[in-house]
Amino acid sequence: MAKEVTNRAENYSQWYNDLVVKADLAEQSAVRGCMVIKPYGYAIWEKMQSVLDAKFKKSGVQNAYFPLFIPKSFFSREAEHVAGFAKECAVVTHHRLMNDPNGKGVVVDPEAKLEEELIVRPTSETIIWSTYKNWITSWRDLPILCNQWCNVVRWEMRTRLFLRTAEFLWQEGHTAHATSEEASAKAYEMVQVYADFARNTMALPVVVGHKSPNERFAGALDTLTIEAMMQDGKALQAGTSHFLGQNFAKSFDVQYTNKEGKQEYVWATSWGVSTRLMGALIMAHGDDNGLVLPPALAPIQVVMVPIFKTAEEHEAILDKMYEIKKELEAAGHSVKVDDRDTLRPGFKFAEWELKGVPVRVAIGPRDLANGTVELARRDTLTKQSASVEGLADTIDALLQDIQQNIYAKAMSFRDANVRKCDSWEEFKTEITKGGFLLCHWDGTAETEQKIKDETKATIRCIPVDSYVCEEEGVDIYSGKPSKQRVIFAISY
RNA sequence: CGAGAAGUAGCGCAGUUGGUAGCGCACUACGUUCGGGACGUAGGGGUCGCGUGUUCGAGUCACGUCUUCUCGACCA
Repeated sequence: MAKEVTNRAENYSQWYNDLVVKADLAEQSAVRGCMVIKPYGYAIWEKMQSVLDAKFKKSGVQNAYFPLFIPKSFFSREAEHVAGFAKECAVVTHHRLMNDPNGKGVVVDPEAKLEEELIVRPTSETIIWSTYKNWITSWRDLPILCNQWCNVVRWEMRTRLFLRTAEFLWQEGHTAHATSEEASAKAYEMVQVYADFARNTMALPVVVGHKSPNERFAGALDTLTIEAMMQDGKALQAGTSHFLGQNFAKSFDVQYTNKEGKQEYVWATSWGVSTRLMGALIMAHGDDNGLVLPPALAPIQVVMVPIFKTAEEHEAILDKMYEIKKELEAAGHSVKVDDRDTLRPGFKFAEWELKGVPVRVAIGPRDLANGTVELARRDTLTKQSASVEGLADTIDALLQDIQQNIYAKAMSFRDANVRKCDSWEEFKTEITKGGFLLCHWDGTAETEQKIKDETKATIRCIPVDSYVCEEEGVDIYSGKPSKQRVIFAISY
């Protein structure tokens, strides 16, 4: 991969400035650390939502919606949870403004102070569990499988467009179960849903694994993650699924009567992915010419650019294009005919490449005469001539091929940047080169913390489905015995 | 909040020892072009982040202040 791309991925503002991200996908809002998602970018998010929603429904999950504001008292019930989020919350203290008695503008009305402050949700466990309490009395009420699509606010000290914005969009699933086994299985099932989505829809190779205790979600007994590798070799946590045990049930006193008539606390999971996935998409697949979108998520899968000199030619070519468009749309593809007569073809080519449109169809007078089109693919930037005859099938196959090729490309990049490391000295230099390092770890938080302090590297996960390496060894830092290798990396 | 850097046209930038506010892209009009980001001609667009000071005179100097970016601490 070109060095420039690496630098762009590393220095996000470069992407933001040079590429479609700033020009067309999003622009920074006046609010610190928030983002505006423009229509083209939002269309990608909507596509993600619809694919994920279908998968959730298959898992029996239904959508619901819970309030934005959480009373402070709710939030403080789960001790670990509050410790994890307290430092990054937006707090509502008043409910009214008034004209400034001393002059211009408005001020907060001191009379309108709230009895109890409201927290703008950084995540909804607390308000959802206080609600679930009223929904659950018997084993017959379980499981409860809800998901909500919403925004959350985390007052991060430092923000990064798409990857860590103060406000972001996400989905959060919250489930309640009768048994530990069932909840644990659900957490695993949902991380697999995410992995499947990342791999097959986003064309993003991810490693599924367990987080180390240090990296776990606040209040969880186990956190499962999908970890991706960006083009600069840094790791990105793309989604998580938590087994929460009975922590929240106990904090919010959610008990049910089991078949034997005994009271028991329910078992919980929560899981989420956010608009960070759009950052992953950009940083995993983009190149010097802009975005590269997998066909499964591209708002426009095929763009058609006419090449013409005269108005007559333009009209004739456009007629042909609309005809082809109809055919392609019938085959289920989203198609855009770029009929602007004020721009030259070369300009349009560059513009659609910037936006990551997977397939471009160009038709000029010569093609019109020959019954051919020029097909260009975004992932490889190659062009080929194709017959108008059977074009829908050709493009269908091409889109599938592009989807697979983007995935294969990202996969081979990742494989090329995963390596084993067995010496601490080597580790310290290797980790700065990026990529995943498979190393032995003694399983203690102390060692993990020391490695983080010295190198900034964290345990991304203890892998369960790729790079699994269960073998005897010694911890790379402490020298204590270890039974398996874990993935270390510098992360976003 | 600590350490650096930067704020000048929509975007990217130049502006020398203080002396009439500039360039490229974009924008508007007309013409020639059109198979990989066209060219010519003519235009429009500015409280130089904000404030105070020094000076005959400040984009430029001093002090203050705000904002943004990068790097830490925090985190999806």
